Amino acid sequence: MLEKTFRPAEVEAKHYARWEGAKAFAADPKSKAPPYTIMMPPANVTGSLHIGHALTFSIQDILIRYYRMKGRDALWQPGTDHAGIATQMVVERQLAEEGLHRRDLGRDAFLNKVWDWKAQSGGTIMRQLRRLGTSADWARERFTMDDGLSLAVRKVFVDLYKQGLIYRDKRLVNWDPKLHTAISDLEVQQVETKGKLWHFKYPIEGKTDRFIVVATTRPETMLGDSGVAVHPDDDRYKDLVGKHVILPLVGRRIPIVADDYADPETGSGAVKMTPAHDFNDFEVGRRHDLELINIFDRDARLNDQVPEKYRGLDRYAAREQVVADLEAKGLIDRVERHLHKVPHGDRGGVAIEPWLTDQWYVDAATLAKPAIEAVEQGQTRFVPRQWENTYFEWMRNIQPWCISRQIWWGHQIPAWYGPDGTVFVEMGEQEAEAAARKHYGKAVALERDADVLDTWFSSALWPFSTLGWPEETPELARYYPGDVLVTGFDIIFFWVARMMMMGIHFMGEVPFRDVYIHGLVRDQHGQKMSKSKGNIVDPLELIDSYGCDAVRFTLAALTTPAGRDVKLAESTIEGYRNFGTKLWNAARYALMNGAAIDPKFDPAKCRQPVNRWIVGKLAETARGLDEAFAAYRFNDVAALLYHFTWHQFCDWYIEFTKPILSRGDEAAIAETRAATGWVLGELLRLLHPMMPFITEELWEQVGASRNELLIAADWPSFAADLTDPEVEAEIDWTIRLISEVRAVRAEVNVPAAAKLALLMKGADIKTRTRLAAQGEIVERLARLDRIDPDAKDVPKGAVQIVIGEATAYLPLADAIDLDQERARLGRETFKLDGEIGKIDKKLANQQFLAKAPPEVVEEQKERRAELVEKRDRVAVALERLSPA
RNA sequence: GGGCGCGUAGCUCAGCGGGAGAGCACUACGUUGACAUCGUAGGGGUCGCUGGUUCAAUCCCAGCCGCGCCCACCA
Repeated sequence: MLEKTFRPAEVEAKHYARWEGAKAFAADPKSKAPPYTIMMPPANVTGSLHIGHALTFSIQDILIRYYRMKGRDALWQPGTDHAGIATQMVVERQLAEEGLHRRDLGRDAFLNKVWDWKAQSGGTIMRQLRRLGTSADWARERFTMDDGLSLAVRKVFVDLYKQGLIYRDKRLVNWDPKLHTAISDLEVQQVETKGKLWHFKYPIEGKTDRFIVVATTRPETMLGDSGVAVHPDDDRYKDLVGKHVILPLVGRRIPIVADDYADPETGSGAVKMTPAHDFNDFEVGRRHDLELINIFDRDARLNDQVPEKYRGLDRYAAREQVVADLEAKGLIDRVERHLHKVPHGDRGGVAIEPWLTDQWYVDAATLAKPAIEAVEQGQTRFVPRQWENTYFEWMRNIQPWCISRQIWWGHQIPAWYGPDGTVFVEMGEQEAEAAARKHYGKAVALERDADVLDTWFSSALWPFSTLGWPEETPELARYYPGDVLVTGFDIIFFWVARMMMMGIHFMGEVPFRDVYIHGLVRDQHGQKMSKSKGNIVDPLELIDSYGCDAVRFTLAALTTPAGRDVKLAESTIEGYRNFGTKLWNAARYALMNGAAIDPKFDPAKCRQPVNRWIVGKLAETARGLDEAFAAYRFNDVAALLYHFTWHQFCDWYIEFTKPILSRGDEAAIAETRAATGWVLGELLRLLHPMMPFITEELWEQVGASRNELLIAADWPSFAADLTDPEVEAEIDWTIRLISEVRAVRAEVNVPAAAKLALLMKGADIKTRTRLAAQGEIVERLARLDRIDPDAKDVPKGAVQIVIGEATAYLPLADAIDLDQERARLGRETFKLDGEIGKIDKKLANQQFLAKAPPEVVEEQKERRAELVEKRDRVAVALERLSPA
């Protein structure tokens, strides 16, 4: 006997251990079954499970369990990402607590520390993922800095370099003055900042009283100015083009140039040019051959290129000083308050500084071309489709990808420099030495590039590096390309686009067929979750409170086809927890009534109409689920399961079969027990991907097949069409009728059963005719008035009703407010009349009759008839309730 | 500035050319032996606004209003 409620906490760990023990998550490269592959986005090794993970991994687990049950050889490839900057920061923070800096340790010792940290704390998120029920193939877990993956990284780097697709270049980069590294454009966040706009007067050379006004939000950069730009058609400044200004405070003579970049409408129409510290100025400077004057060091303090007074000042201190000095000289025209966006590093949190350095770049534009075509041609498909636009937009405007980082934790760049600076890019030191020997004709000392690669460089290889590339492993042949990649839109650029580029380039084929993009999880008000707002929801706490299944089901149910963000309210989870309880109790009821899985049971051979009906509904639900899964419509999956379980199986089937089980003949009872057991068993299969724990527990309790775990069971497929249209029509119609009858109540003071009988007797002359035509079941229903209102065994407040072989009890309200009831029926009549009127108008419209498809016209006529019938019934009921 | 998306019941959201839907919340009644984590019923919507296409528009098209996100830029 089952407990009265399901206690998730008691069984989740047990079943997870059973699954793992049975190797139920393992893919089998030797299998003959068609593969189904999902590459798990490598989790940040520093991370811990947050609600966004819960969403993305729930979806992936639902998919992988579904396809596994469908008979596919399912591989869910898990792993973690070394998360270069993030991890290094974590370990550096620890060192700082001991009063140390990484430089105190030196590179090797520091890296050892990081590896120690990883060994100790790096597995947190993978452990937490198990609480979610994720059925990844843990034996295949990979880490982006594994030997194998590191080899793949080196090979990709070397190959791309030799193909001319990786190169070294001196350009402006986004420099993080706190982390002391370059970062890519994507790692820069624009932060809205209240600032000021200073208008400076730059004196024109040789014209004592003439100034040109330039505006800036960053006064300190003027120390690095090497020109002023005006628009070529700007009449105000035409005469000044080619002249020079004398840069205040510095005294440098810098040219005034004409360039389209200067917008006459903005500010004064003249712009100061700081080519070494502004991306736009850099381009203008390049066109006009302006001097590049680097005025910052790596901390964004002023260096020796500025007058002595300012040297060593922090950029913000320098700003104040420059403003004060210009003010003193009367060179400030005016100052405005100004709201603008300041670029910040997404990890360091300080304003980034455009800085001129040597870095490694990937020629992304070249790699992007085939990656664009692959999506255009549908080799990879985004779901929902609209994300393809985002992808195209970015890919078509892609900039060189800066891949070098000035940190220690990561894949060190396989480049070695000779004494004269010649670079040798090779797989290893020996190869580099050999290449150098060849180049110089003798052995020379080489120095390895100190930089490491952007973390996303190794992530980009994930779909094939995890499968053993560059070796030609059986896994690589079998599981590449993956079937679907599931991720949030926030990393389309960071990750999806780059996997596409690398996958196509190195494997000659897209890395995945579908990219399923889901939304972000927000709080119930639609606010982004954040520490500062204090609205973070911890998925593990939710699992503790409501059970894993409820959390998973909720997240899936909220995942709509439009890919909207998921607004998560705890009450919703509670509702789906209740759903689990409902299922639990249905199973409990079934067991109490002798339902069991009978291997000899053939659903196609049921004789009882209700049994035939539920079997058909189950098959219909299963078909719907297959469609929903194929389209990634998780909300539909959830709704279909919820509706079938609660509103068909529990509300009607169980109620209809109660009389059979208590009073039917032996054959009917046996069939009903078997049918109930069978439906329950199939239902558990259908629910399993969404709710793995409760279903596995019930599967065990129902004793279905003692040797088989539900996770390894087959997904139901119904060869024969189990839906009997006649039975379906009859029972569906009966349900509708009962619902209506329930709604149309009769007088007070009449015993409950009699009310229904009287109502049926009086109200449905037309209905009765129709009933007669509906066959046995409804015919019996039509004989309701023969049921003895005082029949024994009829529970209080209920009426007995006969459907097929079954007798059911229909609860009816005892006390009814007569006035209220009349008012309700009156409104109902009015509404029905209105609808009928609408259809009449339509049917009188010649153009409608001429142009609408005949079946639509027919439909409208039928609907009219139904409405009229209903209206008549309501009218009779109303009449009966009216005072004589 | 460019792009994407969203405005449907009090809330969260499906639907997307011919009957306005679900869950939650709300109200009333009930509680029978699977289930109070329950049951039955009910109230509640000019489907953002304005035009157009159509025999027919919540659905398609255009414009407007409001909201969100992404990219670029704001000297």
